[in-house]
Amino acid sequence: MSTKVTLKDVAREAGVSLATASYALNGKKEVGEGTRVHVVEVARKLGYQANLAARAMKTGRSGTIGLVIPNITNPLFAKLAQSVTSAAEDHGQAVLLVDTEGSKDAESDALNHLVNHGADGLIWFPVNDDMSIRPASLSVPVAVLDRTVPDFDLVQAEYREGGRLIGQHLVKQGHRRIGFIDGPRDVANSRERSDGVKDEIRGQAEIVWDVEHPYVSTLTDAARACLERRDASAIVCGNDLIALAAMAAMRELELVPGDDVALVGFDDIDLCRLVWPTLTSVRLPIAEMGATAVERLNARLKKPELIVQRTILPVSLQVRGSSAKVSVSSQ
Amino acid sequence: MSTKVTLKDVAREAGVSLATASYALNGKKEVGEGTRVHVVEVARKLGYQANLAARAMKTGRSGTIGLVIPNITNPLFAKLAQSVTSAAEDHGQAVLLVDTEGSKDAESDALNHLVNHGADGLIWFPVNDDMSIRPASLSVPVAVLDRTVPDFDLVQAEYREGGRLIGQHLVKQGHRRIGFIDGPRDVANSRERSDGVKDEIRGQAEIVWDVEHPYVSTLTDAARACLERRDASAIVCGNDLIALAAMAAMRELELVPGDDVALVGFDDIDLCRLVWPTLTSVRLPIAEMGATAVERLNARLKKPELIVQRTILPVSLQVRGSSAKVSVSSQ
DNA sequence: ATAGCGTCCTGAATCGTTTCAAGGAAGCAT
DNA sequence: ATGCTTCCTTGAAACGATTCAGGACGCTAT
Repeated sequence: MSTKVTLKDVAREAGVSLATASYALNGKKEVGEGTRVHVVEVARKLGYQANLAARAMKTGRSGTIGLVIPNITNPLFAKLAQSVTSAAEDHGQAVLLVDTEGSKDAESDALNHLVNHGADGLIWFPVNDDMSIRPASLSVPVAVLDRTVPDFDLVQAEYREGGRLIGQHLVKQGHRRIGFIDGPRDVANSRERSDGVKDEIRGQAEIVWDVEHPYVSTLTDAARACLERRDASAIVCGNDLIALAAMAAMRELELVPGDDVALVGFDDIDLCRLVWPTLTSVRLPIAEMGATAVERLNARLKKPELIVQRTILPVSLQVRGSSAKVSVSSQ
Repeated sequence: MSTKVTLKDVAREAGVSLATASYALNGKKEVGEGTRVHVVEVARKLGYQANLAARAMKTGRSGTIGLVIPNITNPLFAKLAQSVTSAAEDHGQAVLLVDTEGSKDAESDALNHLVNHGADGLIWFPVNDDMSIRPASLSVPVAVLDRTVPDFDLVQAEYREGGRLIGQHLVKQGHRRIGFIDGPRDVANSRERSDGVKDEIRGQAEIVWDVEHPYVSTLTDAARACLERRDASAIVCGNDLIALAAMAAMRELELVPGDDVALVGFDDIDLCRLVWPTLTSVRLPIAEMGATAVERLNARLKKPELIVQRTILPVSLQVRGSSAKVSVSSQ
């Protein structure tokens, strides 16, 4: 394989024309069964590998899709990337990964860059709701995860419902004073999570404080200050990473999560089962979301005129140690 | 941008030939300064984007590198992926990600597939030491992380030294009975980690048990059984994921990690600072490893005849709560 | 025999770049 | 004026595939 063998070599060796060789290898048109197997055999013997670049140029398809996510370091996105790459592989596609590291500029660059780099389609988990970059000009299909963008297929989860499940659970456990460490307010799904909880507890429990927090695992001072008030019997966090950070901070304050204060997260990353106490969370069907996005994209690649679809997948509450004890601080 | 503008359009619009347009945009050759700015201006106005597929076909370079890792879900690899994508971006390259999910077959497929897909080079973190797949036939440069593969550039960390640091630390803390939950023995760096510790404690502490464990975060029964013996004052784990799993298991056995038994991990993933007690670990310069691999690859891309290099990066011990108390069970 | 029809194959154009070899227009010294 | 550089520009040939529009051939039906 030191010197690359081209289709021309195969054709010559097989004693057929370039066209026939191409047809034979792609199983197109009616090429005689005999010649077909012969060409295929020769190709195999010569170790022929089609040059994807040439094919891409002619067909306009590169067999590559782009995946744009805010932060591969977040286990949720890591799992998403895993499911996307694995689903793409089933379609014979490769995945171009871009981690925008939370930057909106990087995101808009990435989208364009990927298209330019030949991606046939994009799977995009936007950083936030700021859609001023409006990639309307993108000439390829895009499946958006999580946030509604006009004209693009959407795959998301029932965030609000997840919030409701949390609210229900906490009320049932007897909690009456609840603190919120919400995710970023400029992210729709983050608002929905929080609103879901608040909807559900309305009139049954009090919101003792409510602070905004980025989706990272080092607690901000504002959030830490809230913890120090020690006036909530349960704390609802915007996602698991925040919950984990809160747990760590509570330990420093000599509060025992799960005993002194209940704590719930969101996303249900694997870590929830590894920490102590184990963390109650809302399971997001993240693997299905990734797989669905790939399917959607490929469906549209095949039939571009398909109408835009929104797929909303179900969530479920995973009750664990961090919120299992009935609160005694109330009633 | 609905209809794509090609170089020909730019040339026509600018009133120059195709060749001149190409030279002007690529800053090659001496093309008149006046024409250059004019062409560039026209290109910008028309929104011209070079067609990468065509360029790739002509130049044999796609501006894409492949990254092959065993499991993107492991925070260590997530961070690696992040540093690789970010370094690649600095070189104007995009990254094709393949997660082999621990499968050796998937790995060998991936390597070939990526080359075939036009990757200019590969960054490869092998699943284990089984090099029977010997991708010698790969026609592109490869930078291997972590494991020695003949003919390929290597980037790794001082695993053995990391092990020694752990051994030193534990002995100094007064531990005399140490248990080992090693990583897979078919992985060289895993053996080195463990051997480093054992070298260091020889004659100063006893190895009370030693069990092999995969790099995952659910503890095997064999490892759990060792924990139940309760005869070690310190436990050395093959990586942080294993250590976290051990922590969880200890909780179930009502052992308090850090108090009853010291615990140390390896890799120093961010989680080490989030759990309670915080986990002592050996910091791997994973981001540097990723960046170095990208540099190495690009250096070789530029000068293919470069001799094969091995870069070994330093590690450091991060002492935290899980091993901070002096052991009382000894002396 | 001839026309008509399949079946199987092929020549040649094409995709959008890069790059070589050569052309033309100055400028300068003779 | 002529010849010689130098500088800039250009036509055209690749790169390696796909695919259209026939061509050759062997049949059957008339």
